[in-house]
Amino acid sequence: MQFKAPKGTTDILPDVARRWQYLEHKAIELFSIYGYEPIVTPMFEHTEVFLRSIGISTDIVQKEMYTFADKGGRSLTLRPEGTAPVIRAYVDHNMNQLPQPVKLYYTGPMFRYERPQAGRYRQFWQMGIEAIGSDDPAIDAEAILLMINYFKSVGLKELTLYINSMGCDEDRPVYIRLLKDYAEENREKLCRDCQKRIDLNPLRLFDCKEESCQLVMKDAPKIIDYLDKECKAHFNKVRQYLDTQGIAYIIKPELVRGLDYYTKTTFEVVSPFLGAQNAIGGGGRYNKLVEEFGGPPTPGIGFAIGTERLSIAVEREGAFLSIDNKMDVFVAVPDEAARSTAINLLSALREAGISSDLDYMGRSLKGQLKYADKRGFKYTVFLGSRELESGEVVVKNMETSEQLEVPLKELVDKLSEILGRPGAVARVKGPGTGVQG
RNA sequence: GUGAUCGUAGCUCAAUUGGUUAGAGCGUCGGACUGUGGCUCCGAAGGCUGUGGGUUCAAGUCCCAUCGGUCACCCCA
Repeated sequence: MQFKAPKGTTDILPDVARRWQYLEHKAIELFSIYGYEPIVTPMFEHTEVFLRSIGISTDIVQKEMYTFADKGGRSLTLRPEGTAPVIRAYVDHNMNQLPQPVKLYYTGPMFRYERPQAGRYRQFWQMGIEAIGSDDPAIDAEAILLMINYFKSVGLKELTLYINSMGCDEDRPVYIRLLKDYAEENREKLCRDCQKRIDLNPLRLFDCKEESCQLVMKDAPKIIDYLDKECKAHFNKVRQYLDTQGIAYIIKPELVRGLDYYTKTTFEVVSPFLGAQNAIGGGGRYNKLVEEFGGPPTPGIGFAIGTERLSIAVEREGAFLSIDNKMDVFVAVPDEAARSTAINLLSALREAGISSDLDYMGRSLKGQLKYADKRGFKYTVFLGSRELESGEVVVKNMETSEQLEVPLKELVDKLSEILGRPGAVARVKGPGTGVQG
């Protein structure tokens, strides 16, 4: 083995890739039902895009970005998250001219230079939505509801939803001052790290695991209590909508998302089936972000779901059991004479939407059967010189070993019937219908 | 960026106090009388023991470095 995938990256092999596809299909389906449309943005952006939006002092910008210079001397950065690029595109394409709100979803890889850990990779996948243009608390609730409903739809049951409000430009500075003052008064009771946090990022003081720090912070002022009238009303509305919808949540005043652009509502969903990195989805409102990119004052809200973390959580809850990946028909060819007929048959089967394959390894008939067994085909069709002569082929049910003879001419129709598939003609649809059989 | 722990065939693991051609199970491939799988039996392929130094008569086994995995911290999906 000469090469391995770079540190913190991994190959997604078929078994897992299949589950990811399933999760993505379900997400796209539900996002669409909620009115979201797909958008695909570049995997890298001008570094400035992330500096501006995520915030200079955040960990992401400070130590986690994959930044490089291209041959033209531009500073580019592999996207560490999905919101900033989408907002950049919103402004870039004057989407404020579209009917508001603009609701978009994306899926794809993100990149962060960190030490790998359970549930954390340098290249990781997210599925996210952004609703841009509305400050209605109902859309905050809708976003949260969508995330929760999605998790439920893929079989997750044990979830905890945390919500918080980060306030806005009006009330946050006032609160931060109060918090700093409080921390300053208790400086000597805090650990070394926390003493540094007082100036760097006082909101993080709440995260410390040190018992002494937690004791101090227990009585610290909480942002929730210092929201201004408007933010408070907004937050209460969100809660009210969630209550009405029967969504359980825990208000977590210390929930501070590590990106500077959040305002008002923030939220996060954690699963007990993961390790230390237990957040499978998180998001919040960002009412200043569009302006930051040079657009008109425009509110927005969104969330992102971590695909691999979700996949692990779903697997541990045993919800992947029903994915059927069996092939339909194996065409066994006893002798070379029938091979070209078999290849034609294969084409016909595939055109009819019947998944099928044959042997390309020069195996004996017995070997072909073994292969068909291991790959898990539902049926095996025998097509040799004997069948060529009689015009009847043998169809074997690989589970029950039952065999029946079917005229070669009727085989495709017969198999479609047995497999419960619509006929070849019925399944052919015009382009662009987006309908899957 | 910090810490802990690990690194032998595709996978899971063996290899007496350092001592001759590094083993097993599973998997892969082939075979067990001529056109049929799942069980059983037989056989084959597949490892410069992560890499590079060092100690020693001798290293998979000891030491150092490096790379990588795993887990945790920081922080996040």
